[in-house]
Amino acid sequence: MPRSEEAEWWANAVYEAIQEVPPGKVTSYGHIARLLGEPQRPRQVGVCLKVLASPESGSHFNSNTVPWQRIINSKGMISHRSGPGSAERQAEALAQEGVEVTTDSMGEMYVDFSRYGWFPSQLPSEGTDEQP
DNA sequence: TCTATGACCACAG
DNA sequence: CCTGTGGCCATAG
Repeated sequence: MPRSEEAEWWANAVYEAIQEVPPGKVTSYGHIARLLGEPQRPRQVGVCLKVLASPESGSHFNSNTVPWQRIINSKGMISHRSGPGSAERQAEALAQEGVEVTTDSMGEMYVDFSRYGWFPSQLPSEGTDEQP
């Protein structure tokens, strides 16, 4: 069984799981991995989002049909990545659907899990991460 | 093939 | 409350 088929199965599962996150709520990479029965692979969830197709690509799963902005890290923080400003775009997308994003003195952006977290049938094991 | 890297996470000190 | 460590595994070069 080729690795590429495995990878495709995984990516599809990730995108479908993310589509279950309701508007105005957020969850973590690790929680998506746990929902799929692969608690050891939160990193691969991030990879799937990184390679998420653009809307023009015509793919069934793209950045319009998958609410990528609702996935943040286990500390409630919007993770930064290579592209400058990408974290800011995520914060803006969240604010647009009513999620309050706070910025600390270091410029890191946080979401309050106790108000906006979505963790069905389990807690994020940290549960209450608040901003100072 | 092998190495390096990374939208992560839990656990030790 | 820090920083470090080990684990994970698809991608890129």
